[in-house]
Amino acid sequence: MTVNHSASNAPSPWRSRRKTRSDRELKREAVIHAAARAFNEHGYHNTSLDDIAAALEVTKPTIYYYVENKEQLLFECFCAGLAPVRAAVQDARASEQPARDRLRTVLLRYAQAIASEFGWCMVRAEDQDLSAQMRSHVKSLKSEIDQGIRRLLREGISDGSIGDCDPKMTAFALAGALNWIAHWYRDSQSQSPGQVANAFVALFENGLRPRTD
Amino acid sequence: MTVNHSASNAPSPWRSRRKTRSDRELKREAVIHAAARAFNEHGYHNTSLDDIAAALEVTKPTIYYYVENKEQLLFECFCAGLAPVRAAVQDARASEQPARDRLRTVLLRYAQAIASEFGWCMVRAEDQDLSAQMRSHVKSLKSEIDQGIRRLLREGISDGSIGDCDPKMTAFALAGALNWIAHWYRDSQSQSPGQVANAFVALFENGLRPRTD
DNA sequence: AACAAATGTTACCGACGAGTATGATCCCAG
DNA sequence: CTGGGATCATACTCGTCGGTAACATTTGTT
Repeated sequence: MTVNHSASNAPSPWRSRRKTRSDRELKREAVIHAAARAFNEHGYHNTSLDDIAAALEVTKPTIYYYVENKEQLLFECFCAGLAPVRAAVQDARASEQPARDRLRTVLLRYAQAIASEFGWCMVRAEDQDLSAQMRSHVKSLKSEIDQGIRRLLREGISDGSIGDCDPKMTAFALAGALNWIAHWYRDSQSQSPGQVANAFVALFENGLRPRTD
Repeated sequence: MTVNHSASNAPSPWRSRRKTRSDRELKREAVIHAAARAFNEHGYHNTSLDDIAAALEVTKPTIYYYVENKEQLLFECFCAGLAPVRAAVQDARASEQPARDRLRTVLLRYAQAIASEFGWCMVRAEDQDLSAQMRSHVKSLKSEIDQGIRRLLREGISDGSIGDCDPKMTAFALAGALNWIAHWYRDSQSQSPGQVANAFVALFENGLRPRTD
């Protein structure tokens, strides 16, 4: 499958030929970003490195100049998408609010990340497509997020801001609903990521059964 | 990637050589099932037809005797997994219970289907891996489920069994959480699909915020 | 017995795509 | 002006995999 992305936005830094000190780093990030867009649109296996190169108006060996191989490309996209979520989980621990409020902001930032261009890669960096060490790395990062959410749930049950529930299953449900956003959300949509996240959080907090309060 | 599934359970009907009338249909289903298992384990693109054939102790052309191509194999797995969900949605319309109860049974059966061996295929039959006509077919089936859930939500809001919410977003959240089960559930798990589904339904119905009733 | 349909196998093709060897070009230091 | 490092293109290798052609074998039928 050969795709022409050259008409897309976000022009590649290759056309401007001036030499900055961080030039290489900028280009490397551009490669990651282009890969994320391509993966997002056609899937990992349906995207060839030639496609990514073409999107950057460059040839394949150039990609290999900035990145070791295709697998690492996926891994970098994964990390780029996950970083803000990790930050959100970290921030939630250094806050004095009730746990339910902290959880809410985590979920909001989570949803924002999923709706980004790296969202697809975060959600779909399948175990089967990664080597053993990268797989374990990805797993540990995902587990970190999961454990963070579970902790917030437990703390919420303790401080009374969250009703009794199974933290493990609940964390799975929350993360699943949010992850799935990557499957249907396109930024051409009417709803902004924030609106989507708010609707989700409202559902999770209130539940379907009508409330009297 | 070459995999040996021959040690797995569910022996193939090829070893017993007696001729039934529905023999061909049985074998065809065995092919579908073997494909589902393989896709579930290694992913669609990481599964070769030789792998599936080996799992059935058969050679590749035999697969083509029962199925047109790899794409159709994925499609059949998708349909096999989705059928019970469609049935659940249909049944929900011919019931007199309050909508929230009907929705609950739909979600339970949905979760059961996702936890089945076809769950992966249902959830991960990516648009990008299918031809145009199969893609539209899959989309219409998925949309049927989605619309069914939205309808139940609207009916629930009407009959008062469900609180006010955005049916579209809520349906996405519910389906997303359930679909995601396919990513982490393995039947070696301690929890049965029913238990998982019950935990999810409890969360969705009650919400995180503590209830007084 | 003999033919025909059903069922599988062996052996192959062709395409695609990841990754690389080699060399061209450009920029900067000395 | 001159070597050397940085950057990128041309042109290739090579394995994998979907799909197929041709042939073998079994089975039911006349």
